[in-house]
Amino acid sequence: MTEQSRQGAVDKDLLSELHAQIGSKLTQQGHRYTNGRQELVEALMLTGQPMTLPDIVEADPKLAQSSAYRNLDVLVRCGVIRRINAGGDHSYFELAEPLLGHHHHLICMSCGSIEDVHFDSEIEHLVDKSLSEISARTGFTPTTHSLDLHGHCADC
Amino acid sequence: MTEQSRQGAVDKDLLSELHAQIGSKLTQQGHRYTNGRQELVEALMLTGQPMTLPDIVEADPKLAQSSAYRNLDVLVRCGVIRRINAGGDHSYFELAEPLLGHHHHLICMSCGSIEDVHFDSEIEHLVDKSLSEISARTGFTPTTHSLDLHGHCADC
DNA sequence: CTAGAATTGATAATGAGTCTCATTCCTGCA
DNA sequence: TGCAGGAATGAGACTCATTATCAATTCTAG
Repeated sequence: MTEQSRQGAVDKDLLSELHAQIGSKLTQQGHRYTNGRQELVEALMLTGQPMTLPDIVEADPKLAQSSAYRNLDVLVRCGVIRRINAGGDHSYFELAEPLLGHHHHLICMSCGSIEDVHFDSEIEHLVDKSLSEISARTGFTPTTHSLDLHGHCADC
Repeated sequence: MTEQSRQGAVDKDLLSELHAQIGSKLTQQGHRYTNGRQELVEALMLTGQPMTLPDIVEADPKLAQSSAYRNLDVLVRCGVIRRINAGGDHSYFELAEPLLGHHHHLICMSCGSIEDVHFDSEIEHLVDKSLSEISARTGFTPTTHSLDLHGHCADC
């Protein structure tokens, strides 16, 4: 996890396809896909793991902190980025599920790191079914669910 | 949810049994189960739903904010209380699972409220099985998992 | 080219949660 | 019962992640 060179499995084509997708999403909602926003998104795409704001600014030091926070917020509200509250000092950010696929998190209680994991579809299906029942029973309308594991990562 | 009179399903016997249980847990770890701590726990037991610090202080105004935060922290570290990061301004607190049973949360994205729900054991079992596989595969050692629904509550 | 709106970035402000410290309260022991 | 030493308390100061402000800059439609 200290390995800086770790990158998500994104080749150049997928990357620019994502940019295009995000760009039109922003435009639709009356926002511009500016340089700063692209760089923000690109940092997240290249890292391929949830990042805190300090992580992001360190990865791309030309990003101003205040703008980064503001743009993160815009992107979250546009459904491009998802904010994860892991309990540490900082929030984590990652590409939203429409872009990254549905997945879950391994949250290390020692070092605070977060890693993505995918569950097999059988489980997801059962969970969904169960969640539908809950919704019907309680009148709650679910938008999404989060199933995260809290424990200790392999390094800790 | 604005209903102040809502109370968890705890009768007086269960309540003092819980107090005894918690008291010995604290004593074991070299802490005292003082008045302030008992009142803190009692507020959570009576409400029966996750509460923020302002909720708690409002429910029992003789609790000092700084002491409440400090004691909440002690109780969390002793495994009596669990902290929930729902994404709003405040953390939520509730009795820990050994006392309240394993359950999940309905988190309303409009009003920020949190409600407890129990899933059927079939799902829990499958989830556990799946989580074991994940652990084996990734080297992550899970302590617990959180499966929460994000959406809109019946009132919103 | 230009007006109006969106964006930027430096900086100030906000506020949840934590820390400090003098005082008070317990608990074990003589 | 009295006492010493540690634990707990509460008021207030403080930290620091995040947000708000605002003047300057950049886009974009016309």
